[in-house]
Amino acid sequence: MTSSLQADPQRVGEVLYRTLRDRIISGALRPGARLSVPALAEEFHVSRSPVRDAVIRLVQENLVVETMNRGAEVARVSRAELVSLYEAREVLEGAVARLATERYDAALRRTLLALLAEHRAVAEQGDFGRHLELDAAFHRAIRQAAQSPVLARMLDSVQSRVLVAMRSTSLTGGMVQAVHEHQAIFEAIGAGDPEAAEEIARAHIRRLKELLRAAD
Amino acid sequence: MTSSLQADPQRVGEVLYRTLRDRIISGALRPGARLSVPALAEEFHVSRSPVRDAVIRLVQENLVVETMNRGAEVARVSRAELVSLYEAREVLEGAVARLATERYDAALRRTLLALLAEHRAVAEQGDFGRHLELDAAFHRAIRQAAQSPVLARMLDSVQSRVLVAMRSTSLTGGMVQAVHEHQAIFEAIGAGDPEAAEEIARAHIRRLKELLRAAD
DNA sequence: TCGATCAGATGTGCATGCAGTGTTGAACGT
DNA sequence: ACGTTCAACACTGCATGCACATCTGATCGA
Repeated sequence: MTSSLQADPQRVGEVLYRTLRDRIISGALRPGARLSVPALAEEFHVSRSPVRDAVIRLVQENLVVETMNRGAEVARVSRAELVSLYEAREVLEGAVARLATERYDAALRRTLLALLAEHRAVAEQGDFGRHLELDAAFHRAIRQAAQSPVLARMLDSVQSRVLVAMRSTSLTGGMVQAVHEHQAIFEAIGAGDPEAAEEIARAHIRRLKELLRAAD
Repeated sequence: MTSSLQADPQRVGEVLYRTLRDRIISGALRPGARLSVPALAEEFHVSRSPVRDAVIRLVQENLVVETMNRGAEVARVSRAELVSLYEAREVLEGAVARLATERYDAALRRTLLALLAEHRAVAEQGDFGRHLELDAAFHRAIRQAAQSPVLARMLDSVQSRVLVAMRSTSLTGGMVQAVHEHQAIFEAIGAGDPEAAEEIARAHIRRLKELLRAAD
């Protein structure tokens, strides 16, 4: 789920960054929640310096916004921005699907088949939480196979903000259809057709974007 | 040239961030150059805190890499990563061209026509420096017209690292061809054909990517 | 001559001090 | 009851202190 390169979990600031990031993505810190540096420093029993570092990184990542002399709060992702995020996601997922096709191998085939099998069962069963996980896992497998750190990082950034926004949006339906579309993406990748893989992946995200546009 | 949202030029850390970023992009700070926090603090007559803030932001932006207890240095952008950046840029420029088509208006038309006219003259004249500026201005105009902060920010991030990498790459040719391709993009946008605009813009970047792949 | 050793210098990473600013709520007058 | 005033509080943003890690270059031994 995380990622964000630069390991070094030894540094306190790095650990705090990951922790706060997880709290935001998981919804423990909701949009609008204030991030008080002294309060967080006390909570984690560290000084304000590494906390400040972590907050700065979150701001740079657009997960947090700060105002002059007023501190930081978890970013509110508007409906308009969510659509904008999906416009980016559409082309990025298309790109990684295309690249994954060019790098397709047996390992990727096994991974995707396993994910699809479980996802199909889960979707028919109606387990929405697990559906979200498997959906994310499917796309993550493809973007890892694409072996493009640049695209992967961008998708990570998009996805993190999407998750924040999704928490204040319903959009429950379409589990079975999602599996069907994933299956189509897999088949295009397996068939070695990059153009088809890209277009089908894009259409998949485009459909979700239109659902968001329609939803209220 | 800059951008990167979050105005507030009042904060010292913000000013330093912009300054260092400009130095990296302009080539004043070359890849591998060490960023000593105490040294920079002395140079700018500020304390180490805002310098540290600026460096952290640059690291988060991948313009700078830091190693545990070893400090930060300007990132070296490899040839492989440059190609990867162009794979991202290809789909992102395609996306903004498509969006710009949907938001096309007289103002954009005037802007693009003016840029193309000057660019054509400059290309025939062989002024490479001005060519680079006009090339960037053309793409910037389109991505502003797209009105997608998400895509704009991603393209900014890509472009900044491309500029760093380009400094150690020749890739001089193709000014006239670039103008032709820009002209084609403009015509597709003006014709209100989003699909064509996207594909032509993508092909434009794809060609540059292939040039990079070929170059050595 | 050349490699190993080690002390001094430099710098990172976390802790902390502090002035200035924004916020809040209680006291006050109307 | 209700708006205004203002003082105490909380926090930001910059400055600075310091322990420890890393680097450098001079000294030493073989």
